[in-house]
Amino acid sequence: MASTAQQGFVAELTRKSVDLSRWYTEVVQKAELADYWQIHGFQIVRPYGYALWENMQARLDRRFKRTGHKNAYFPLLMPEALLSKEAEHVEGFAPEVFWVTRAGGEELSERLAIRPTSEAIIMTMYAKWIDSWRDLPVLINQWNSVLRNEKTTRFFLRTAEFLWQEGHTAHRDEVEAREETMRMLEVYRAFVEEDLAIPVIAGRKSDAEKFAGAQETYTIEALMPDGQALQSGTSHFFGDNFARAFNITFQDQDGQRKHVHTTSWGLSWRTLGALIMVHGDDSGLIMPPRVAPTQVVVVPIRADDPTVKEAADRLVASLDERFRVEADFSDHSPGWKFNEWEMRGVPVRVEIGPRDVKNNQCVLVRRDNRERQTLPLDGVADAIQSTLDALQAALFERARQDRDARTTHADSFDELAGALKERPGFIRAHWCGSPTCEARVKADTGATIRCIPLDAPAEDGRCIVDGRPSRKRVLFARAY
RNA sequence: CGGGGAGUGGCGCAGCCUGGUAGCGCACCACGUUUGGGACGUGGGGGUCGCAGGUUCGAAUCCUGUCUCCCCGACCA
Repeated sequence: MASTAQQGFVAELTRKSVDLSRWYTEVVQKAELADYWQIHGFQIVRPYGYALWENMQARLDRRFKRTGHKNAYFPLLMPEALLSKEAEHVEGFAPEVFWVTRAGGEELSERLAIRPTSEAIIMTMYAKWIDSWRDLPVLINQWNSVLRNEKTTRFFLRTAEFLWQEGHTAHRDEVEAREETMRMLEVYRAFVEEDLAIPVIAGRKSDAEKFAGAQETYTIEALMPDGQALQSGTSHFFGDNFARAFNITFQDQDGQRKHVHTTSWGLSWRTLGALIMVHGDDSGLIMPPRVAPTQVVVVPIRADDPTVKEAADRLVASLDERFRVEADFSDHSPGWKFNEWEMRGVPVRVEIGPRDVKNNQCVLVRRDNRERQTLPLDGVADAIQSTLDALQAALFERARQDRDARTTHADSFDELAGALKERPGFIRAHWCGSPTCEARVKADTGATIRCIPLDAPAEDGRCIVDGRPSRKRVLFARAY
């Protein structure tokens, strides 16, 4: 019979299938990923959550190295004048900026902005660093945190301070800068799909949705299980907007003084929120093996039996080189440990008890489907590796199927509105390109154009709002 | 910013209407029995009820003010 403790757990961890929002908050807290600071909107990331972010960081950073980018670090504060240089940029960010107005007890003559993003700071330096075409391209990335005042916050998805990386590049001409914009979008797509196992749709943002100061913004959009979209990474082409505002010029081979063309691209720990929602189930998190803080947990049964303890120690030592492995010798009952580590999403559990020691075997359990195999201790590492690989692939496949099942087509405004009610998700529909039509959809349904997908086939149709001609479908959804 | 709700051990809550200085579940500590899907028994530790003021012999409880948080809406790269 279920004990009171069991009933308590089930009651506390409200089922994902019933209420994703509640489930999300509970699992983030119970799995010890994050807490909130007293000041609303500031998040504390606990060691387990931070390890996940570090693994994501390492994976993404490796991809940046392959594309020739180098990491650097720029200041947290900037004088107001800097932020104000690019008109659209400052206007777009104005409501979200935190300001420092006093220092050492005295009022500052010019207040300092805490970076909501670092374009203004980095472009100021690029103006000093760049003189010749030989100085280009400049390919720099920064891992940092930025601050934006947010009225409504949510663990990882929207916090006043958040960790991310922001890449900033400067190029000789438009063609090269455009190539860079698309290259980094593809890096994000590959990272999110291959390492995080989250399927995304890559595309261009409409003018209304693009980054403040950008000529074009590209995005990867993921779909959460509740049918809401989550922007998971953006790559911006600025043309020479920032170069003109910050006076970044170089002398080209032809002797002419020219403005550089710049890009920026960012991906935040928000994707960690996506990972939690997309992969988790009623028992808690499921971590994709490639970024899982702990890939394998060894749970000894009757660790007070010296032979079990010894066998578990040996097993952990043998796995330690190949995997991020943890052993749970805590005083809890086996059942408690099983549930605890499942909630934390550890992809593979290895049980070892008296029975196994006797037979020189162990029991391997896969997190997503709880499939268990009894295996000889020799060669268990290979079995673990193939289970991790299979799980990584299965997570992506399951997420892709779910995403596809929630993606519909709409050929009229009513169909779009109906689909948002009946089966929320991505909705592909025709749009004439006018901001008015876009605004109308947003006002009436809450859905926005998530992107104009790059891979959408040409297809003649009529705008679902005003009936004017359209040549391809765009992606609508409600968004986080 | 508009509407609604809530502040009581670490967490979740009851008590408030009908004032008499605090209780339950989980968690925590000790001992014992347990251990292959969130174990059980016994014994413990921990709060003065968001904050300020008022009424009263006496306030978690009544009154006034204030702060904070949550939900919905608005806003939001």
